[in-house]
Amino acid sequence: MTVIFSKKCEYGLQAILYLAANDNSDVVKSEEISHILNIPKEFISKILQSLTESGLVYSKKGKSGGFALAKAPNKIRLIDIVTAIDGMSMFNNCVLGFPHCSPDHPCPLHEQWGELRTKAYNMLTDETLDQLKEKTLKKIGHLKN
Amino acid sequence: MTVIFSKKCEYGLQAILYLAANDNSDVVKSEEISHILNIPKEFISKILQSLTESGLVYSKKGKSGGFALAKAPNKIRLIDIVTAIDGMSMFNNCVLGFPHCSPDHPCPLHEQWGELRTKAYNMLTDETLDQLKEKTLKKIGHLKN
DNA sequence: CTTTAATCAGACAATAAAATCCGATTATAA
DNA sequence: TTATAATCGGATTTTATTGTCTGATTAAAG
Ligand code: SF4
Ligand code: SF4
Repeated sequence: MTVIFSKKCEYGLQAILYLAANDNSDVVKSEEISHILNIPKEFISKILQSLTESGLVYSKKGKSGGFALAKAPNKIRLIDIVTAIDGMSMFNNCVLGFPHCSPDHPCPLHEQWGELRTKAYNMLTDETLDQLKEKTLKKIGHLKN
Repeated sequence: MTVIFSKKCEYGLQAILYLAANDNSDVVKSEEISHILNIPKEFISKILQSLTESGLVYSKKGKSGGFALAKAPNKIRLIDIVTAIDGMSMFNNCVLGFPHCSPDHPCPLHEQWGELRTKAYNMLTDETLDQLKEKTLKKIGHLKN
């Protein structure tokens, strides 16, 4: 079971955070991302390709090619990646899987879930990538070991 | 993508809520649950079978057989169903899929996610099935239409 | 200009989740 | 006692997700 996001999305988020943390360097090759984050090389490559189409990532071909953010880190939020990969369905659908969700026909968890959904959205929206950089570096430092 | 729970788990939760709402009647046959909740008959049957093994559901074989709660509705909480079907991994794992989660090596969303996780747990734990009955009946009433 | 090292693109394979099918079994009711 | 209607249990199919392979393409560097 996934926690909330698909593996694709989790990997995408991790990779984007890594790119933001390496903002100084030109481009990062997929092999490096694969190695550090423990993601199959071809898989993360594929995911970053799709994020390139979405305009979030810049990719450079040929020797000394790789990936980088397409925009300034203060212009990107985690929600952008989620939207591009998993879409917004988790913010519209019911935790219990009931159809026709609306305040008129609330399910037994309506209130609690509505609040959680909003907070989850804020969690992904409040900060931009540059604001997350410090914390990302700390976490990634421990992964290397 | 699933919101949080697998389809199996969503269906299980819905069915359990339905059984609790029909607490008066003896047993409910899988065909009825299937029809009302729009779940493949054989699928919900299988799920309720597994919940029977877990001791949450009582099943009666033969003609006029069906399913019912194995315990009093005030002894069952939604978390019990989640635990039985999806397990507790969502309450231990990282939203971002990072390994080795611990407060010492927090990921960038540590604080927010930790809070959400707790609230999600409470949402499934605070109320027992009998306390949810009223709201369930209201929701199911609208499904029938 | 040629070699090389990388992405790109898209087909392909493996695994997991969701749904279906069916024969065996069981218990009720006629 | 017999026919019936339901679950049980397991095999099977289908579909979605995850992961892998490979050849073409691209751009830098010698
Ligand atoms: S209103 Fe109720 S049914 Fe709809 S998503 Fe919220 S909790 Fe689920
Ligand atoms: S501590 Fe950080 S890494 Fe671990 S689950 Fe919480 S948010 Fe994720």
